[in-house]
Amino acid sequence: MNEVFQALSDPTRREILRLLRQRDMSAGEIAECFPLANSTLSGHFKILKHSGLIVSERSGTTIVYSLKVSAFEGMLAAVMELFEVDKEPKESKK
Amino acid sequence: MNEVFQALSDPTRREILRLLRQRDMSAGEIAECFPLANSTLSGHFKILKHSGLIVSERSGTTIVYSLKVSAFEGMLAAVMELFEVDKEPKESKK
DNA sequence: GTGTTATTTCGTTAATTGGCGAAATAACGA
DNA sequence: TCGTTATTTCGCCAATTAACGAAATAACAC
Repeated sequence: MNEVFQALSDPTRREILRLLRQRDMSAGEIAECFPLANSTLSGHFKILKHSGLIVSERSGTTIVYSLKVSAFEGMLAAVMELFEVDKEPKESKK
Repeated sequence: MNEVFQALSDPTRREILRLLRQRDMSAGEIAECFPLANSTLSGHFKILKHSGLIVSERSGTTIVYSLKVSAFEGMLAAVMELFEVDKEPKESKK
């Protein structure tokens, strides 16, 4: 889970996720959306993959990335656990 | 929102939030739960405060920290927006 | 095989981060 | 006022991070 929070801490990586939310995209397509070197984006893909938030599949000479929604569910659960969502009220206000 | 993701990216800070989920605590009480210098924890408090996830109130000579749940709601919404939660299905699987 | 395109890996660098101890600040009680 | 306690701020340092360009890899077409 640490890897997921880590992956989400960078704005560029969150934007990559936002792009993939709309449709699967190749590394090159994603790279065109940023003013960054391909190698830089590749590094971000690696981190996102390692966190489990995206998966890749080679299609000929291109590599297509896509969101892995199941990883998100775990993430959501962790965030909710972090706060008191789904717990009894705390009764501390005033 | 960037500050929130940034704040959540560190394990120590997430643990601080987890502690505060149970009850409000002073800086010293929180610090006792970690093998870190007080000054280090104070830095974490500062980041968490800046992100809006916690608030502080001085009580005599101690400073009491508490969770700010409303900030979490924004965070949750951002995470859900990041993924396709609450959107129509994507129709891409197989 | 050679060449082309798409992508990643490698090595470097500058900026950020998390840690520390020491000094500063704040509030209290004597 | 002078201590004492609680906490933060201030350098400082080591480790991590995000960026780059150049070189390496992979798949294809010829």
